[in-house]
Amino acid sequence: MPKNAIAPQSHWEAFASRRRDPASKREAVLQTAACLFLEKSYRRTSLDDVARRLNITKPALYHYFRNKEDILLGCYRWGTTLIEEGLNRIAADCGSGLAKVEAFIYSYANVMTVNFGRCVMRLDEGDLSSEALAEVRRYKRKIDRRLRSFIQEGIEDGSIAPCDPKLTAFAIAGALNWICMWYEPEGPLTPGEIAAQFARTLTRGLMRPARRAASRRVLAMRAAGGNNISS
Amino acid sequence: MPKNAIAPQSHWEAFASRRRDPASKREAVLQTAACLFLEKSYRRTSLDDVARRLNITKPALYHYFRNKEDILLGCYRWGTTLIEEGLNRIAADCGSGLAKVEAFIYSYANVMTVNFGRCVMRLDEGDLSSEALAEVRRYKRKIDRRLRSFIQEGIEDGSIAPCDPKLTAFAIAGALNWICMWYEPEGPLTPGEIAAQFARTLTRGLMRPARRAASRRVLAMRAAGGNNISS
Amino acid sequence: MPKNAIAPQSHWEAFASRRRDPASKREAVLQTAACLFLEKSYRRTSLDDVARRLNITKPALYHYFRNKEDILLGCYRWGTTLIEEGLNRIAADCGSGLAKVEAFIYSYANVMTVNFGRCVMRLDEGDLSSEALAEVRRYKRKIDRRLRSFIQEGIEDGSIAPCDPKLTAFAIAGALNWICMWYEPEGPLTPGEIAAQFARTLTRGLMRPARRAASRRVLAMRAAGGNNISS
Amino acid sequence: MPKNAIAPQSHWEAFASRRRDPASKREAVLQTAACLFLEKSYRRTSLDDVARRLNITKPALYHYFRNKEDILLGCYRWGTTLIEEGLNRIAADCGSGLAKVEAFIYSYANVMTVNFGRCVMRLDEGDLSSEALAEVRRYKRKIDRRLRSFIQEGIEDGSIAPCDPKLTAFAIAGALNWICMWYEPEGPLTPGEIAAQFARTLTRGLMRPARRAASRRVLAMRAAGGNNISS
DNA sequence: CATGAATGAGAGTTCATTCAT
DNA sequence: TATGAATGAACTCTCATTCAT
Repeated sequence: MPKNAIAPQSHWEAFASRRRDPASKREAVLQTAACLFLEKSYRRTSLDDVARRLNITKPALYHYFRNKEDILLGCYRWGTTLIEEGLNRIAADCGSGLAKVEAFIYSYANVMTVNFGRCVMRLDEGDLSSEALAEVRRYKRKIDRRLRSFIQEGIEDGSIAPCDPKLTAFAIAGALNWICMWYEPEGPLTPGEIAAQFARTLTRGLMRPARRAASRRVLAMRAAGGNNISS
Repeated sequence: MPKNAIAPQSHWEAFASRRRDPASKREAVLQTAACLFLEKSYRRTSLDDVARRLNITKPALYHYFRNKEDILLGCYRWGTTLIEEGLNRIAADCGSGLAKVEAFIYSYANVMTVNFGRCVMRLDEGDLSSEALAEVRRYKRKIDRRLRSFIQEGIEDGSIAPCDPKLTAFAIAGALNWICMWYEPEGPLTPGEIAAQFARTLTRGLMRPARRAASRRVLAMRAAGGNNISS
Repeated sequence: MPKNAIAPQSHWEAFASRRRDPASKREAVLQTAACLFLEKSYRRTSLDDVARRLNITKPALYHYFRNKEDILLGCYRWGTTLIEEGLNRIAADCGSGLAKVEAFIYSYANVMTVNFGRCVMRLDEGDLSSEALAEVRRYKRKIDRRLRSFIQEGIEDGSIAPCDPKLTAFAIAGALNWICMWYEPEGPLTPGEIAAQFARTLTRGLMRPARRAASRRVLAMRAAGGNNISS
Repeated sequence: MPKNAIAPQSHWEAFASRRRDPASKREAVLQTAACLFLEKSYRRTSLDDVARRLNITKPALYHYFRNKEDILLGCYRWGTTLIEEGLNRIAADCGSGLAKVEAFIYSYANVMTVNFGRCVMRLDEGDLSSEALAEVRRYKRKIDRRLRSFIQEGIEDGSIAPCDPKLTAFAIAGALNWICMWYEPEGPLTPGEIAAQFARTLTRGLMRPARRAASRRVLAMRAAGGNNISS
């Protein structure tokens, strides 16, 4: 998994030499495209923009991607992979339902500060072809179902106060997804701070009064261990 | 997080007769445009699309709006006005900080289910010219500041547990803004239900343990009074 | 049915005024396009070429046709209509099988000297979409079946010597179709001469020895009557 | 007049081993290109298509041919050579004018079922540069003149009924050339059958009444001898 | 020799905007 | 007032051809 180039750093070095790992060139294209898509939106980003920033010509892009949408889809896939990796770690981390929700929030919030992660939730799905759209929707639904199941689990094991899992999941996911709208790499808040604060704030509303103390431990653990999502 | 069908209501009746006040025609254009912008995004919506749905010709639109962006800006302004009306009601409704936050959530959630309200948070700001963008940003910042001030007020009057007002506001606003992404007019959840549930869920995380009972009263009050925002 | 502009005469007068019969503009586009398609082939003819010759700009073409292929299809349809009109006249002209074949040759040869008719047999079918291709193929098969049925009829009524209708039809159709490859409007041979000669030459090989005299009458009749196919 | 499937034989074996005479590689390229040109037309066939089918890379083609047109010209030349070989055999075969015409038809029809032969008459001359075009035209005119001279000879020696040699040649050549449009290698008709039938049908219209019997002998001779043109 | 990479030129198409009626 | 027609600019994508290794 790649570095998360959040700032519009240039990736054109990957194209400096002809003989160079094609995979790294593909990645350079995706990183650059993700930046531009977030800056100006997919539609306003022309392939010339992408090529110019990489110091190559437009048709060269067609060596690595079938068409513009293929680049977009590449960004989506990279982002959903990041999210999924987080989810898999959490599934293994067998704690209470509340602990899982908290871990989910922490992990997901982190991804929402990585360019590829931001693409998943911020770019307009309408720019995807129907097949690609189906694929992306499948991913998103999966994530949603996981969160709901964590909440359900928490209600059942008593770590979470009774509530409507669907709407609660919407609220949590909304708060998290919106991070990709306001987060700025150069801003004062680090991804870690955001993740930690969101984990605390959003879980507070879920706990049963008696269990509040328990969550503190989870947070402490998280802050100590290097649960860094941006591999 | 599914695609949301915008109410396919037709506004072309406003153009059926020649003698009709221009204001209602302007509104008809905006309503139709808002629908289309939400369905297909601003960029993918051509003026031909708008004109066709209104049963008029494209240049006719230029009688009511200077250009395409002017239509977009009209949608934004209508939406921000809706939000602001809610805010003004709340400012007058002098309760505790927590009560104001709760009222804010209720009001705002409702607006996020109205097309014009959804436009404000869902459409891509990048499609606005720099001046229009500045105007919209001013509005959004104002809303954000209000929410933060309500939270601050709650912390000071003791109705809200100590927290970082900025990040807390981000979390609440995010959960609310995201409504406009998943809400479907034809779906099972009514705006009122969503608003009430979100008000309850999101405020639970804010309260000081001892004060929980207080919030119940606010919700009851709200359910009784017809604080209906939808234009 | 239009004049058959064989020479590359200019049709731009149709676009001289904005307010002008759209149908005539459509026709002007088709006439011009047919000329260019025959001159340079469909692929080498750019829409700019067509527009330039009509003294309009490229996007203006999109007012009258959905896309480039639509223009091509328009040419095909016009041509097949010309052919079909001839066929219908012959069906009504109830003579012997041989007489029908002869009339077919005469009529068809004439069409092969008209631009739209030439398009049908000379342009590359591979440039059509699969649907359009199916439509054109349907037409061509129909023509082929008609010719074979005329031959069969002639064999049965004794006016044509026994032969394989399929291969004979191929030979006749081939000789006729090839006209569109070598015919030049400015050349020494007039469409009428070509048609008459081909009718005579190609039917000679079909007749039963005893019946030769009969065909002379048909030819005489044809030469006298104004069975002119070009509009 | 259906689409005709070109024998999908693969010629890439010629490139399987490095040690292979360049001539056979050149031929492999031409065979493959001819197939593709007939399938999809010259313009729609990219050099990538050719290279892919030969299991080599695109620039490798430039070792054997100067450019794309050079490949096209190679196909034309191969085809015209095939035709010419037939003509030379006939010139030596000193029979009556009618016999020569018949032999011409038989030989030419056969060539029209071979890919290279089909290329000559089916591909778009407009894709040739002016020099190459001149060369190809020279060949074609030569063929046409030969046919006309055979007819003239026949008229003079009394084996052919008086007619206009030019138009008669056009009719015969057209019927033959069109074979390359409808012939299918996998179809029910073999090249030999087609050639024989066309020779019979087309000469019937030329003969003087008294001489019909003579032609039978020519055909019988042809059927016996292996005058097979297909390389 | 052979190849992956890169390019320049050009095509079709869309669309906001403006003219002319 | 309102409209059909027209345009210019922009964008995606293709492909023959040539480098550089």
